[in-house]
Amino acid sequence: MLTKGPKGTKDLLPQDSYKWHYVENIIKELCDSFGYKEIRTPVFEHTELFERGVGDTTDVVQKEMYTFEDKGNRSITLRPEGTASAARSYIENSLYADPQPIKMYYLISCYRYEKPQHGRLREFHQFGIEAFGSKRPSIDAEIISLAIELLNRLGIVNLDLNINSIGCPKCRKDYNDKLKVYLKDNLEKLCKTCHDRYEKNPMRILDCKSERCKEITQEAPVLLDSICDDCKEHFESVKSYLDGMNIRYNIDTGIVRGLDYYTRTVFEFISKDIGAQGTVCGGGRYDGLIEELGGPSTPGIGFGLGLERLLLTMEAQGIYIPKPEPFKIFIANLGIKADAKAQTLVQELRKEGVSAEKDHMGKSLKAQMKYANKLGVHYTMVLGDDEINSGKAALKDMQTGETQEILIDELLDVLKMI
RNA sequence: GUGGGUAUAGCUCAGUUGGUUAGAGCGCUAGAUUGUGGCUCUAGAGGUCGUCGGUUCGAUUCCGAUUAUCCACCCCA
Repeated sequence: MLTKGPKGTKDLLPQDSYKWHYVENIIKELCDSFGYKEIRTPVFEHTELFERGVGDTTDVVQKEMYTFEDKGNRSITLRPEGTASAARSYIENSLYADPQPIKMYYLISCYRYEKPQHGRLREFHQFGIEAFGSKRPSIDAEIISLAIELLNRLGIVNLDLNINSIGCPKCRKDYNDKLKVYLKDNLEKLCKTCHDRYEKNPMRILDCKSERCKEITQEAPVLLDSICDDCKEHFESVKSYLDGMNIRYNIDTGIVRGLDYYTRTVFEFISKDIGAQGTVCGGGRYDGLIEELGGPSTPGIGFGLGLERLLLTMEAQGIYIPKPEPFKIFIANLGIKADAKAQTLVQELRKEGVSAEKDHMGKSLKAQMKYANKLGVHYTMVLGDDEINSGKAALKDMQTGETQEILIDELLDVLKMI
Protein backbone atom coordinates (compact mmCIF):
# COMPACT_ATOMS: atom_id res chain seq x y z
CA MET A 1 0.00 0.00 0.00
CA LEU A 2 2.78 2.34 0.99
CA THR A 3 4.46 1.95 -2.38
CA LYS A 4 1.30 2.05 -4.44
CA GLY A 5 -0.41 5.24 -5.53
CA PRO A 6 -4.15 5.58 -4.83
CA LYS A 7 -6.55 3.88 -7.23
CA GLY A 8 -7.13 5.78 -10.43
CA THR A 9 -3.98 7.89 -10.20
CA LYS A 10 -1.01 7.78 -12.48
CA ASP A 11 2.50 9.16 -12.06
CA LEU A 12 4.00 11.14 -14.89
CA LEU A 13 7.58 9.85 -15.00
CA PRO A 14 10.68 11.95 -15.77
CA GLN A 15 11.25 10.16 -19.07
CA ASP A 16 7.71 10.95 -20.25
CA SER A 17 7.16 14.50 -19.05
CA TYR A 18 8.40 15.98 -22.32
CA LYS A 19 5.25 14.70 -24.02
CA TRP A 20 3.06 16.74 -21.71
CA HIS A 21 5.31 19.78 -22.02
CA TYR A 22 5.01 19.54 -25.80
CA VAL A 23 1.23 19.56 -25.71
CA GLU A 24 1.06 22.21 -22.99
CA ASN A 25 3.39 24.52 -24.90
CA ILE A 26 1.30 24.25 -28.05
CA ILE A 27 -1.80 24.98 -25.99
CA LYS A 28 -0.20 28.07 -24.47
CA GLU A 29 0.89 29.44 -27.84
CA LEU A 30 -2.52 28.72 -29.27
CA CYS A 31 -4.38 30.47 -26.46
CA ASP A 32 -2.02 33.37 -26.76
CA SER A 33 -2.83 33.82 -30.44
CA PHE A 34 -6.56 33.60 -29.70
CA GLY A 35 -6.36 36.06 -26.81
CA TYR A 36 -7.20 33.62 -24.01
CA LYS A 37 -5.21 34.27 -20.83
CA GLU A 38 -4.40 31.75 -18.15
CA ILE A 39 -6.37 31.65 -14.91
CA ARG A 40 -5.27 29.63 -11.89
CA THR A 41 -7.78 28.77 -9.24
CA PRO A 42 -7.47 26.50 -6.19
CA VAL A 43 -7.67 22.72 -6.46
CA PHE A 44 -10.42 22.76 -3.83
CA GLU A 45 -13.52 24.89 -3.48
CA HIS A 46 -16.54 25.10 -1.22
CA THR A 47 -18.68 22.07 -1.96
CA GLU A 48 -21.67 24.28 -2.56
CA LEU A 49 -20.04 25.87 -5.60
CA PHE A 50 -20.24 22.58 -7.47
CA GLU A 51 -23.65 21.68 -6.09
CA ARG A 52 -25.01 24.96 -7.42
CA GLY A 53 -22.86 25.28 -10.52
CA VAL A 54 -22.62 21.77 -11.87
CA GLY A 55 -26.02 20.85 -10.49
CA ASP A 56 -26.96 18.71 -7.52
CA THR A 57 -28.89 16.16 -9.56
CA THR A 58 -25.91 15.28 -11.74
CA ASP A 59 -23.90 12.09 -11.31
CA VAL A 60 -20.76 14.14 -10.92
CA VAL A 61 -22.11 15.91 -7.84
CA GLN A 62 -24.19 13.06 -6.44
CA LYS A 63 -21.66 10.27 -6.46
CA GLU A 64 -18.31 11.31 -7.87
CA MET A 65 -17.00 14.17 -5.75
CA TYR A 66 -14.09 14.02 -3.35
CA THR A 67 -15.69 15.90 -0.49
CA PHE A 68 -14.39 16.31 3.04
CA GLU A 69 -14.67 18.58 6.02
CA ASP A 70 -11.70 20.76 6.86
CA LYS A 71 -10.62 21.62 10.42
CA GLY A 72 -12.85 24.68 10.41
CA ASN A 73 -15.92 22.52 9.68
CA ARG A 74 -16.21 23.78 6.10
CA SER A 75 -17.32 21.31 3.46
CA ILE A 76 -14.57 21.27 0.85
CA THR A 77 -14.48 19.49 -2.51
CA LEU A 78 -11.65 18.71 -4.88
CA ARG A 79 -12.69 20.25 -8.20
CA PRO A 80 -14.39 17.75 -10.53
CA GLU A 81 -14.17 20.22 -13.45
CA GLY A 82 -12.99 23.73 -14.17
CA THR A 83 -15.90 25.89 -15.26
CA ALA A 84 -17.45 26.44 -11.83
CA SER A 85 -14.21 27.80 -10.39
CA ALA A 86 -13.65 30.07 -13.37
CA ALA A 87 -17.18 31.43 -12.98
CA ARG A 88 -16.71 31.89 -9.24
CA SER A 89 -13.52 33.82 -9.81
CA TYR A 90 -15.15 35.94 -12.51
CA ILE A 91 -17.76 37.04 -9.99
CA GLU A 92 -15.50 37.30 -6.95
CA ASN A 93 -12.99 39.50 -8.79
CA SER A 94 -15.66 41.60 -10.52
CA LEU A 95 -14.32 40.77 -13.94
CA TYR A 96 -17.77 41.71 -15.29
CA ALA A 97 -16.71 45.33 -14.69
CA ASP A 98 -13.91 45.00 -17.27
CA PRO A 99 -14.43 45.25 -21.02
CA GLN A 100 -16.12 42.09 -22.24
CA PRO A 101 -15.66 39.38 -23.27
CA ILE A 102 -13.31 37.95 -20.66
CA LYS A 103 -11.42 35.11 -22.28
CA MET A 104 -9.45 32.66 -20.15
CA TYR A 105 -7.88 29.21 -20.25
CA TYR A 106 -6.59 26.75 -17.69
CA LEU A 107 -4.51 23.59 -17.44
CA ILE A 108 -5.68 21.78 -14.33
CA SER A 109 -6.03 18.47 -12.55
CA CYS A 110 -9.58 17.34 -11.76
CA TYR A 111 -10.91 14.71 -9.37
CA ARG A 112 -13.83 12.34 -9.70
CA TYR A 113 -14.47 9.20 -7.70
CA GLU A 114 -15.10 6.80 -10.56
CA LYS A 115 -14.20 3.27 -11.47
CA PRO A 116 -11.04 3.57 -13.55
CA GLN A 117 -10.87 2.22 -17.06
CA HIS A 118 -9.17 3.06 -20.33
CA GLY A 119 -9.24 6.85 -20.65
CA ARG A 120 -10.79 7.38 -17.24
CA LEU A 121 -8.89 8.16 -14.06
CA ARG A 122 -9.78 9.53 -10.65
CA GLU A 123 -7.22 12.25 -11.03
CA PHE A 124 -7.17 13.49 -14.60
CA HIS A 125 -6.09 16.63 -16.39
CA GLN A 126 -8.00 19.13 -18.41
CA PHE A 127 -7.26 21.96 -20.71
CA GLY A 128 -10.23 24.28 -20.61
CA ILE A 129 -11.22 27.66 -21.99
CA GLU A 130 -14.04 29.99 -21.04
CA ALA A 131 -15.38 33.18 -22.61
CA PHE A 132 -17.65 35.26 -20.40
CA GLY A 133 -19.86 38.15 -21.39
CA SER A 134 -20.79 37.50 -24.99
CA LYS A 135 -24.07 35.97 -26.05
CA ARG A 136 -23.26 36.25 -29.73
CA PRO A 137 -22.92 33.10 -31.81
CA SER A 138 -19.56 34.16 -33.21
CA ILE A 139 -17.94 33.43 -29.85
CA ASP A 140 -19.45 29.92 -29.90
CA ALA A 141 -17.77 29.39 -33.25
CA GLU A 142 -14.49 30.85 -32.01
CA ILE A 143 -14.41 28.48 -29.06
CA ILE A 144 -14.99 25.51 -31.35
CA SER A 145 -12.41 26.78 -33.83
CA LEU A 146 -9.79 26.98 -31.08
CA ALA A 147 -10.27 23.30 -30.33
CA ILE A 148 -10.07 22.50 -34.03
CA GLU A 149 -6.88 24.49 -34.37
CA LEU A 150 -5.33 22.67 -31.42
CA LEU A 151 -6.06 19.30 -33.01
CA ASN A 152 -4.60 20.51 -36.28
CA ARG A 153 -1.41 21.76 -34.66
CA LEU A 154 -0.98 18.45 -32.87
CA GLY A 155 -1.57 16.49 -36.05
CA ILE A 156 -4.61 14.66 -34.75
CA VAL A 157 -7.04 13.36 -37.35
CA ASN A 158 -10.31 11.46 -37.32
CA LEU A 159 -11.98 13.32 -34.51
CA ASP A 160 -15.69 13.82 -35.05
CA LEU A 161 -17.14 17.15 -34.06
CA ASN A 162 -20.75 16.81 -33.05
CA ILE A 163 -22.87 19.82 -32.24
CA ASN A 164 -26.37 20.40 -31.03
CA SER A 165 -28.52 22.99 -29.34
CA ILE A 166 -30.34 22.09 -26.17
CA GLY A 167 -32.13 25.44 -26.04
CA CYS A 168 -32.69 27.74 -23.11
CA PRO A 169 -34.19 26.54 -19.79
CA LYS A 170 -37.62 27.46 -21.00
CA CYS A 171 -37.54 25.47 -24.24
CA ARG A 172 -35.92 22.59 -22.42
CA LYS A 173 -38.65 22.44 -19.84
CA ASP A 174 -41.30 22.45 -22.52
CA TYR A 175 -39.43 19.72 -24.35
CA ASN A 176 -38.97 17.55 -21.27
CA ASP A 177 -42.70 17.72 -20.66
CA LYS A 178 -43.36 16.75 -24.26
CA LEU A 179 -40.91 13.88 -24.08
CA LYS A 180 -42.35 12.55 -20.84
CA VAL A 181 -45.82 12.53 -22.32
CA TYR A 182 -44.48 10.58 -25.30
CA LEU A 183 -42.66 8.05 -23.14
CA LYS A 184 -45.35 7.60 -20.52
CA ASP A 185 -47.08 4.64 -22.19
CA ASN A 186 -43.83 2.74 -22.65
CA LEU A 187 -42.37 3.55 -19.27
CA GLU A 188 -42.40 -0.07 -18.11
CA LYS A 189 -40.62 -1.28 -21.24
CA LEU A 190 -37.60 0.94 -20.74
CA CYS A 191 -34.40 -0.52 -19.31
CA LYS A 192 -33.80 -0.02 -15.61
CA THR A 193 -31.34 2.79 -16.14
CA CYS A 194 -33.73 4.65 -18.39
CA HIS A 195 -36.56 4.07 -15.98
CA ASP A 196 -34.52 6.01 -13.46
CA ARG A 197 -33.68 8.61 -16.05
CA TYR A 198 -37.37 9.30 -16.71
CA GLU A 199 -37.69 11.53 -13.66
CA LYS A 200 -34.11 12.68 -13.33
CA ASN A 201 -33.09 13.53 -16.88
CA PRO A 202 -35.48 12.17 -19.52
CA MET A 203 -33.38 13.58 -22.36
CA ARG A 204 -30.67 11.03 -21.59
CA ILE A 205 -33.03 8.22 -22.57
CA LEU A 206 -32.56 9.29 -26.17
CA ASP A 207 -28.90 8.40 -25.81
CA CYS A 208 -29.44 4.87 -24.44
CA LYS A 209 -27.63 2.02 -26.16
CA SER A 210 -30.17 -0.69 -25.38
CA GLU A 211 -32.04 -1.84 -28.49
CA ARG A 212 -35.43 -1.75 -26.78
CA CYS A 213 -35.00 1.83 -25.62
CA LYS A 214 -33.75 2.86 -29.05
CA GLU A 215 -36.88 1.39 -30.61
CA ILE A 216 -39.12 3.20 -28.20
CA THR A 217 -37.42 6.55 -28.71
CA GLN A 218 -37.24 6.28 -32.48
CA GLU A 219 -40.36 8.34 -33.01
CA ALA A 220 -39.81 10.61 -30.03
CA PRO A 221 -39.93 14.35 -30.54
CA VAL A 222 -36.52 15.87 -31.29
CA LEU A 223 -35.27 18.61 -28.98
CA LEU A 224 -33.68 20.58 -31.77
CA ASP A 225 -37.07 20.82 -33.49
CA SER A 226 -38.71 22.05 -30.32
CA ILE A 227 -36.47 24.91 -29.27
CA CYS A 228 -37.71 28.50 -29.38
CA ASP A 229 -37.12 30.87 -32.28
CA ASP A 230 -34.33 32.80 -30.56
CA CYS A 231 -32.43 29.61 -29.77
CA LYS A 232 -33.01 28.32 -33.26
CA GLU A 233 -31.68 31.50 -34.79
CA HIS A 234 -28.64 31.39 -32.55
CA PHE A 235 -27.89 27.82 -33.60
CA GLU A 236 -28.31 28.62 -37.29
CA SER A 237 -25.90 31.47 -36.90
CA VAL A 238 -23.31 29.32 -35.12
CA LYS A 239 -23.49 26.87 -37.98
CA SER A 240 -22.99 29.52 -40.61
CA TYR A 241 -19.94 30.90 -38.77
CA LEU A 242 -18.51 27.37 -38.66
CA ASP A 243 -19.23 26.95 -42.37
CA GLY A 244 -17.46 30.23 -43.00
CA MET A 245 -14.37 28.88 -41.24
CA ASN A 246 -14.53 25.60 -43.16
CA ILE A 247 -15.15 23.61 -40.00
CA ARG A 248 -16.87 20.30 -40.63
CA TYR A 249 -19.37 19.10 -38.06
CA ASN A 250 -22.21 16.67 -37.57
CA ILE A 251 -25.45 17.68 -36.01
CA ASP A 252 -26.16 15.15 -33.30
CA THR A 253 -29.58 15.80 -31.84
CA GLY A 254 -28.81 13.22 -29.18
CA ILE A 255 -26.05 15.17 -27.44
CA VAL A 256 -27.09 15.84 -23.90
CA ARG A 257 -24.35 17.07 -21.69
CA GLY A 258 -24.30 15.76 -18.15
CA LEU A 259 -23.72 19.03 -16.36
CA ASP A 260 -26.72 21.17 -15.54
CA TYR A 261 -25.30 24.53 -16.55
CA TYR A 262 -25.34 23.98 -20.29
CA THR A 263 -27.70 25.97 -22.51
CA ARG A 264 -28.08 26.37 -26.25
CA THR A 265 -24.90 25.31 -28.07
CA VAL A 266 -23.34 22.05 -26.93
CA PHE A 267 -20.59 20.11 -28.68
CA GLU A 268 -18.28 17.13 -28.37
CA PHE A 269 -15.14 15.90 -30.08
CA ILE A 270 -15.14 12.11 -30.18
CA SER A 271 -12.19 9.82 -30.88
CA LYS A 272 -12.78 6.30 -32.13
CA ASP A 273 -9.20 5.29 -31.38
CA ILE A 274 -9.18 5.14 -27.59
CA GLY A 275 -11.93 2.75 -26.54
CA ALA A 276 -15.25 3.45 -24.91
CA GLN A 277 -14.26 6.72 -23.26
CA GLY A 278 -13.95 8.53 -26.55
CA THR A 279 -15.01 12.04 -25.63
CA VAL A 280 -11.80 14.00 -25.85
CA CYS A 281 -13.40 17.41 -25.61
CA GLY A 282 -16.84 18.53 -24.49
CA GLY A 283 -18.34 21.90 -23.95
CA GLY A 284 -21.07 24.38 -24.57
CA ARG A 285 -22.80 27.55 -23.61
CA TYR A 286 -23.87 28.27 -20.02
CA ASP A 287 -25.84 31.48 -20.11
CA GLY A 288 -27.43 30.99 -16.69
CA LEU A 289 -24.40 29.96 -14.67
CA ILE A 290 -23.04 33.31 -13.50
CA GLU A 291 -26.44 34.43 -12.31
CA GLU A 292 -27.08 31.07 -10.64
CA LEU A 293 -23.90 31.62 -8.63
CA GLY A 294 -24.97 35.07 -7.54
CA GLY A 295 -23.35 37.26 -10.18
CA PRO A 296 -24.93 39.61 -12.69
CA SER A 297 -26.77 37.96 -15.56
CA THR A 298 -23.89 37.08 -17.89
CA PRO A 299 -23.66 34.65 -20.78
CA GLY A 300 -20.67 32.35 -21.21
CA ILE A 301 -19.30 29.45 -23.18
CA GLY A 302 -16.35 27.10 -22.90
CA PHE A 303 -15.06 23.58 -23.12
CA GLY A 304 -13.05 21.03 -21.21
CA LEU A 305 -10.56 18.87 -23.02
CA GLY A 306 -9.14 15.71 -21.43
CA LEU A 307 -5.37 15.75 -21.71
CA GLU A 308 -4.94 12.03 -20.98
CA ARG A 309 -7.44 11.24 -23.72
CA LEU A 310 -5.74 13.66 -26.06
CA LEU A 311 -2.37 11.96 -25.45
CA LEU A 312 -3.97 8.52 -25.84
CA THR A 313 -5.39 9.56 -29.18
CA MET A 314 -2.04 10.88 -30.32
CA GLU A 315 -0.37 7.65 -29.26
CA ALA A 316 -3.00 5.56 -31.02
CA GLN A 317 -2.45 7.57 -34.18
CA GLY A 318 1.31 7.18 -33.94
CA ILE A 319 1.94 10.90 -33.73
CA TYR A 320 5.58 11.63 -33.07
CA ILE A 321 6.41 13.96 -30.21
CA PRO A 322 9.86 15.58 -30.48
CA LYS A 323 12.23 14.31 -27.81
CA PRO A 324 14.10 16.80 -25.64
CA GLU A 325 17.57 17.88 -26.74
CA PRO A 326 20.29 15.69 -25.21
CA PHE A 327 23.31 17.17 -23.42
CA LYS A 328 25.77 19.01 -25.61
CA ILE A 329 28.71 17.45 -23.81
CA PHE A 330 29.59 14.83 -21.23
CA ILE A 331 32.87 15.40 -19.43
CA ALA A 332 34.31 12.07 -18.34
CA ASN A 333 37.03 12.04 -15.73
CA LEU A 334 39.70 9.92 -14.07
CA GLY A 335 40.95 10.74 -10.60
CA ILE A 336 40.08 13.23 -7.88
CA LYS A 337 41.71 16.26 -9.51
CA ALA A 338 40.06 15.62 -12.86
CA ASP A 339 36.69 15.11 -11.19
CA ALA A 340 36.96 18.50 -9.50
CA LYS A 341 37.94 20.13 -12.80
CA ALA A 342 35.04 18.44 -14.59
CA GLN A 343 32.64 19.71 -11.95
CA THR A 344 33.92 23.26 -12.44
CA LEU A 345 33.80 23.03 -16.22
CA VAL A 346 30.26 21.66 -16.25
CA GLN A 347 29.11 24.47 -14.00
CA GLU A 348 30.73 27.12 -16.25
CA LEU A 349 29.14 25.64 -19.37
CA ARG A 350 25.72 25.46 -17.76
CA LYS A 351 26.01 29.05 -16.63
CA GLU A 352 26.43 30.00 -20.27
CA GLY A 353 23.42 27.97 -21.33
CA VAL A 354 25.32 24.97 -22.68
CA SER A 355 23.83 21.73 -21.37
CA ALA A 356 26.55 19.58 -19.87
CA GLU A 357 26.83 16.49 -17.68
CA LYS A 358 29.45 14.56 -15.76
CA ASP A 359 29.70 11.40 -13.69
CA HIS A 360 28.32 11.23 -10.15
CA MET A 361 28.63 7.48 -9.64
CA GLY A 362 32.36 6.89 -9.56
CA LYS A 363 32.09 4.91 -12.77
CA SER A 364 35.11 3.66 -14.68
CA LEU A 365 36.05 5.60 -17.80
CA LYS A 366 34.55 2.93 -20.01
CA ALA A 367 31.33 3.00 -18.04
CA GLN A 368 31.23 6.78 -18.26
CA MET A 369 31.55 6.58 -22.03
CA LYS A 370 28.79 3.99 -22.20
CA TYR A 371 26.60 6.20 -20.06
CA ALA A 372 27.35 9.23 -22.24
CA ASN A 373 26.40 7.21 -25.28
CA LYS A 374 23.13 6.21 -23.70
CA LEU A 375 22.37 9.83 -22.91
CA GLY A 376 22.85 10.59 -26.58
CA VAL A 377 25.27 13.46 -25.94
CA HIS A 378 26.81 15.27 -28.92
CA TYR A 379 30.36 15.43 -27.54
CA THR A 380 32.50 13.85 -24.86
CA MET A 381 35.74 14.98 -23.38
CA VAL A 382 37.99 12.89 -21.15
CA LEU A 383 39.90 14.57 -18.32
CA GLY A 384 42.78 12.83 -16.55
CA ASP A 385 46.07 13.89 -15.03
CA ASP A 386 47.67 14.33 -18.47
CA GLU A 387 44.99 16.74 -19.59
CA ILE A 388 45.06 18.70 -16.35
CA ASN A 389 48.81 19.11 -16.62
CA SER A 390 48.92 19.99 -20.33
CA GLY A 391 45.73 22.04 -20.39
CA LYS A 392 44.73 20.25 -23.57
CA ALA A 393 42.09 17.56 -24.12
CA ALA A 394 40.45 15.64 -26.95
CA LEU A 395 36.91 16.66 -27.82
CA LYS A 396 35.11 13.70 -29.33
CA ASP A 397 32.12 13.88 -31.67
CA MET A 398 29.99 10.91 -30.66
CA GLN A 399 28.26 10.69 -33.99
CA THR A 400 31.34 10.44 -36.17
CA GLY A 401 33.80 9.22 -33.55
CA GLU A 402 36.28 11.90 -34.61
CA THR A 403 38.31 13.79 -32.05
CA GLN A 404 40.03 17.13 -32.10
CA GLU A 405 42.53 18.46 -29.63
CA ILE A 406 41.49 21.69 -27.91
CA LEU A 407 42.60 23.87 -25.04
CA ILE A 408 40.45 23.07 -22.02
CA ASP A 409 40.10 26.76 -21.25
CA GLU A 410 38.58 27.31 -24.69
CA LEU A 411 35.96 24.56 -24.38
CA LEU A 412 33.06 26.98 -24.08
CA ASP A 413 34.08 28.94 -27.17
CA VAL A 414 34.62 25.79 -29.20
CA LEU A 415 31.22 24.37 -28.21
CA LYS A 416 29.50 27.64 -29.01
CA MET A 417 31.06 27.62 -32.47
CA ILE A 418 29.94 24.09 -33.42
C1' G B 1 -22.51 1.12 -8.24
C1' U B 2 -22.97 -3.59 -11.96
C1' G B 3 -20.46 -7.31 -15.05
C1' G B 4 -16.13 -9.91 -17.21
C1' G B 5 -10.67 -10.80 -17.75
C1' U B 6 -5.76 -10.88 -15.54
C1' A B 7 -1.93 -11.33 -11.39
C1' U B 8 5.50 -15.39 -12.28
C1' A B 9 12.39 -10.68 -12.31
C1' G B 10 12.63 -3.38 -13.26
C1' C B 11 9.73 -4.32 -18.36
C1' U B 12 7.37 -7.98 -22.01
C1' C B 13 6.16 -12.85 -21.25
C1' A B 14 7.27 -18.55 -21.13
C1' G B 15 6.64 -22.65 -17.67
C1' U B 16 5.53 -26.41 -13.90
C1' U B 17 -0.46 -32.54 -16.67
C1' G B 18 0.75 -30.85 -8.24
C1' G B 19 7.21 -33.01 -6.77
C1' U B 20 14.26 -31.05 -4.98
C1' U B 21 18.20 -25.40 -6.98
C1' A B 22 11.36 -21.25 -11.35
C1' G B 23 13.21 -19.65 -17.04
C1' A B 24 13.92 -16.42 -21.76
C1' G B 25 14.38 -11.70 -24.19
C1' C B 26 15.07 -6.64 -23.07
C1' G B 27 17.00 -3.48 -19.19
C1' C B 28 20.71 -2.90 -15.11
C1' U B 29 25.99 -3.87 -13.11
C1' A B 30 30.85 -5.75 -14.18
C1' G B 31 34.55 -7.85 -17.48
C1' A B 32 36.90 -9.24 -22.78
C1' U B 33 45.87 -6.47 -21.65
C1' U B 34 47.56 0.11 -19.73
C1' G B 35 42.72 5.89 -20.36
C1' U B 36 37.42 5.97 -24.65
C1' G B 37 30.75 4.68 -26.34
C1' G B 38 27.71 2.06 -30.21
C1' C B 39 28.31 -4.23 -32.50
C1' U B 40 29.60 -8.94 -30.32
C1' C B 41 30.85 -12.36 -26.34
C1' U B 42 31.11 -13.72 -20.96
C1' A B 43 29.60 -13.24 -16.04
C1' G B 44 26.64 -11.14 -12.06
C1' A B 45 22.66 -8.94 -9.33
C1' G B 46 17.40 -9.24 -9.14
C1' G B 47 11.52 -13.41 -7.73
C1' U B 48 8.80 -15.82 -0.14
C1' C B 49 5.27 -17.13 -8.66
C1' G B 50 -0.21 -10.55 -5.54
C1' U B 51 -2.08 -11.78 -0.26
C1' C B 52 -4.76 -15.02 3.14
C1' G B 53 -7.15 -19.62 3.78
C1' G B 54 -8.67 -24.72 2.02
C1' U B 55 -7.70 -29.66 -0.44
C1' U B 56 -3.07 -32.71 -0.47
C1' C B 57 2.38 -36.51 1.99
C1' G B 58 3.60 -32.06 -0.91
C1' A B 59 0.56 -26.02 -3.93
C1' U B 60 3.67 -21.11 -7.72
C1' U B 61 0.24 -24.89 -10.25
C1' C B 62 -6.31 -27.17 -8.02
C1' C B 63 -10.48 -24.62 -5.04
C1' G B 64 -12.35 -20.29 -2.17
C1' A B 65 -11.87 -15.45 -0.41
C1' U B 66 -9.39 -10.86 -0.61
C1' U B 67 -6.54 -6.98 -2.81
C1' A B 68 -4.58 -4.79 -7.06
C1' U B 69 -4.99 -4.03 -12.15
C1' C B 70 -7.32 -4.07 -17.06
C1' C B 71 -11.81 -3.86 -20.09
C1' A B 72 -17.06 -2.92 -20.65
C1' C B 73 -21.82 -0.85 -18.58
C1' C B 74 -22.96 3.70 -16.20
C1' C B 75 -21.02 8.63 -16.40
C1' C B 76 -17.87 12.08 -18.54
C1' A B 77 -12.86 14.80 -20.06
